[in-house]
Amino acid sequence: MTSTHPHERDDSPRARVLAAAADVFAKSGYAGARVDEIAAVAGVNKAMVYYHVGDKSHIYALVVGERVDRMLSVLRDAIAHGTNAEEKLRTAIAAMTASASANPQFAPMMLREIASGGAGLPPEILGKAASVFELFRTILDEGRREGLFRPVDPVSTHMMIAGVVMLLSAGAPIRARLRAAGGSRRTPGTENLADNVFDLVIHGLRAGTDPAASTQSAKGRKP
Amino acid sequence: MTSTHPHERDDSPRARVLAAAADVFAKSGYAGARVDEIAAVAGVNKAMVYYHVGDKSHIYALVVGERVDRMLSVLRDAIAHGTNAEEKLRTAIAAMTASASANPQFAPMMLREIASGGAGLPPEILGKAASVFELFRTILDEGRREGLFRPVDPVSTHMMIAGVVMLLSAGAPIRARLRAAGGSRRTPGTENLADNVFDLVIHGLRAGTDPAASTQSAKGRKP
DNA sequence: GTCTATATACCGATAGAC
DNA sequence: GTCTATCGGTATATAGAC
Repeated sequence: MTSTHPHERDDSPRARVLAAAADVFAKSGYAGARVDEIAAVAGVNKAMVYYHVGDKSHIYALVVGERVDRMLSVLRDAIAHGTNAEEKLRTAIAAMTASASANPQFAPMMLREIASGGAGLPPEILGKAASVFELFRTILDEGRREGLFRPVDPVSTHMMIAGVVMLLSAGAPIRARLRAAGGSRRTPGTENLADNVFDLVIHGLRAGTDPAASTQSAKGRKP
Repeated sequence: MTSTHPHERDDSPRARVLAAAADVFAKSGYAGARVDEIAAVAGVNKAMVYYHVGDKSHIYALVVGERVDRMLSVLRDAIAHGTNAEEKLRTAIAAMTASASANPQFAPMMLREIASGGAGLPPEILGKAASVFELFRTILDEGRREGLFRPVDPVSTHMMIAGVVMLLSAGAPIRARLRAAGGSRRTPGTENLADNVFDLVIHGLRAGTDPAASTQSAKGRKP
């Protein structure tokens, strides 16, 4: 809140602490995170952590809230640029994947929060998570009205999309370990990740079981 | 290892500690779990925890390993009863859903492990997680050979299935909190959960058998 | 604003009586 | 096998000098 100019990169102690805290919380969770480590990663004295930001739980609420806000605005933005439900879903999945990739702390933190049942999370942040679900439900309803989508369970659908995005993002290191241990099978080709996910999801949603593919797969697969 | 008869219900101190530990680790994670709480939930003295089972990390490895084994055997069992790939996938998803529902500790523990990158997890257990992935890849390959499934990215597909199963299981309490806070929207109908998931997944996988559909539905752009 | 030193509390693990 | 009491280590948070 004490920023001089919004357009210049913020490397104030406060910002450095928050950035470091996001890394440490993502890696170790709230209970596993050490304030000493946050201070060390931020390159500031531990007392400065308390002076510039606050105690551990306060830092955590700030960091988590910021990431949820970021994902929410990215999602709203993506949905605004879409002519129909399918297009909105495509841009939404692409935006989620890009945002999760650009903010590797998001998925681990969310997965841990889900595992904890959201205990110790401010109700305000819970509400934002709920509005993410509402966004998806709106797209599904719209696609159904447009005749593009089959009627599906919105909860399962949302969990499927959120699940694959977060597991692909957060699961990258564990897959790397498995590849290293298992003798390096092959590269899972996570480059066009959003396309793969959208391809699966849209085929699951489309009304009337489409023959030809959606965006990229199914090259000339014709009898 | 000191069981008298395998068919009688085990309520030995050791078994009670392991059951309690699963609950506490699922709720709070490894770092957040307290040995005192495990002892209290198990109804035994804290010293008995160490005497009958071992220290915290040993308990954790036992509990996690047991749940992974359970899921793996349930999956193998389900796949054995299936005539083709689609049938195997259907029974596999049903078995995963049922197992996750019967063992509510599984999903939270796995989500946390993924968030941690599997750090502090015995390589043996990592290998079992890898063989779960291999099971799914085998089904997908088989379905492709049978002409039932489209060619899809096995990693994304597996993450999608595992994601929706675990998020629906672990996310139950957080959804309940959101319902309570949001004025109780509606019941998400999680009764026939496995059917909903399989319905979405199989529509995403099925090879295009029906050439009649709304053609221009996909991307609004054209060369 | 920044650092050192420390208060305070908690937690994992064990010693030792019974 | 079971319990009490406690040791040793570590974590959060702050007081106080500069």
